[in-house]
Amino acid sequence: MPATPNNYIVQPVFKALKVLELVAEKGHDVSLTEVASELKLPKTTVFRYLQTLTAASFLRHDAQKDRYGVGGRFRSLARIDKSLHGLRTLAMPEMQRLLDIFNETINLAIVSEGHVVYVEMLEAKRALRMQARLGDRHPMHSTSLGKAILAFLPEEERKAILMTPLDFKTINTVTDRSALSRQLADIRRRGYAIETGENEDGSMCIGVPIFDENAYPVAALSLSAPERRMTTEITVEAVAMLRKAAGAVSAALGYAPEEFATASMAG
Amino acid sequence: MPATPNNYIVQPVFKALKVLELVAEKGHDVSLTEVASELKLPKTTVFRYLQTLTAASFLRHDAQKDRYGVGGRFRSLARIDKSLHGLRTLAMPEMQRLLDIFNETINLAIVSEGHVVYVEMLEAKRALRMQARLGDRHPMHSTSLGKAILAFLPEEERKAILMTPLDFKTINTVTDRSALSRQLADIRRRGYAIETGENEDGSMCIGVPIFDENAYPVAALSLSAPERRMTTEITVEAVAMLRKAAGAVSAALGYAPEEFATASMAG
DNA sequence: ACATTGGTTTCGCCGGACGGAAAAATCTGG
DNA sequence: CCAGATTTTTCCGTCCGGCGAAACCAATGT
Repeated sequence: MPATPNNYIVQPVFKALKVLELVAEKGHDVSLTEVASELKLPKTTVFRYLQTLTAASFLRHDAQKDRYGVGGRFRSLARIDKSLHGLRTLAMPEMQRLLDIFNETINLAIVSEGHVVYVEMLEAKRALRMQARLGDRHPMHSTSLGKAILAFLPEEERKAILMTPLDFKTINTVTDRSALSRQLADIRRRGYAIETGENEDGSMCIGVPIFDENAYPVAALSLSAPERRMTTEITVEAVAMLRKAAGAVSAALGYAPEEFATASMAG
Repeated sequence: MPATPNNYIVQPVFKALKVLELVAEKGHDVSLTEVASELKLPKTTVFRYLQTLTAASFLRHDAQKDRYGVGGRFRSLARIDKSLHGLRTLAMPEMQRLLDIFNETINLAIVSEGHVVYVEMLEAKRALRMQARLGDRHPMHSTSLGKAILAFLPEEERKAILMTPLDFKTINTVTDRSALSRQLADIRRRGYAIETGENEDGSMCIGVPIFDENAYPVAALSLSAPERRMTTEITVEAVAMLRKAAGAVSAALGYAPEEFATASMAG
């Protein structure tokens, strides 16, 4: 039956996914027998799958009516994926353009649990071993990416992150809270973050935030290059271009800078 | 080990879900070894899960770089769930209100593969065995729900559905294409659909469409009751209330009736 | 009270999932 | 362009845990 005669299919997994599909596709909560009969699988089996899927919160069990519906974990994963997917899709062309102009490494990162994680990265041909790899988690206070985001986080969250220990990455890393706070105020005013050798010696980084429709800094773009290549002139140019790119992405995400008192659609 | 000592967990499924979670949570595509080491599972096992998840299109395998990312099926399920979840959440209070007023069965349905499927249903206490059950699929041409949607579908899609055979449900079912077309034109003009005994003898139904932000009729609300209880007076009242309710849901979905030439955010 | 439907539990069997190891493919850097 | 390292894929014997029939239980309606 499988079009691709793949020998590495694990049946329990495959069948359980069918169950998940069915539940998600039906609009309403479904019962054990409903699933079993529709999928032509023994009740016992389906029962176990439903239990397992529920245990993993991919499904939710309505004890009241003894029905199963889509669960929180599934929704949360979907949400994560959607925002990331959208972000990447929007940012990629801008990043490509930046790469074309400067021929330096361009990074895209998001926040996750108080760290920045690199989500996309376009490397310059001539790149001399840039610091980060895709998926890496770096501290927020030692990267321009992180600082760009940190500066625009709501008071609450920023404070919370500043509470955590500020470790050294290099001798230049700013670990003094008040110094960092002052830097962040600067960044907020200017709209971009610059970091030189704080995360890695000899490397310099310019970071700018990307905002979503709630003016929340969901991500950041950065250009990173060896210090020696970054003349003042190039730096100024890069800042301008980065801000333009990030602005475009933000706009596409629905960010409206001058917005206030959002008359929302919430009942 | 499991906090909930559930004996009905099937390990392969559970572990495979962990794999899926991991892939979805990481922003970028991941490699086999990455997953294996992170989850502390043998590579062979993870390999099989990845294969299985990919076969079900929950993941996508980038043959180029030999990495795995979130797949189309997952995204499509997420999309379905999200719209349904949102729709239901918005519609439920309105439906409840309608039930309180009329004490007749209130239905919410969406389109799926040329049929209407009942997504939510509030039954009157005094209900005398209403026709449909949650999750049922009914033909579009024999229900007010279906007709309300059909009337506002884009030309293309409407034609397509009218092409399919129009079966009888009762002696009153309209199966003549041109007659149906005329009815639909009426519905379009008036903004609601009425059906009497076309889907089930002795039962009458009023249906109104719900639109999303693209002015697409994604769903419909209906009130259905025994014919004899629906006096002209009550009918008029019901139409008004239904339209109001559907209007509120549509608005919450972002439907802006007078919109044209949407100056979008697309770059 | 009985019948019917839907959910949970038991239990023994045996298939297929498992994972170590080896083979193949792919990626390094010299 | 070739050797070494790393990652992916294949193979295979073991055995465990998934399977499903059937029994059991709970709820509902006749």
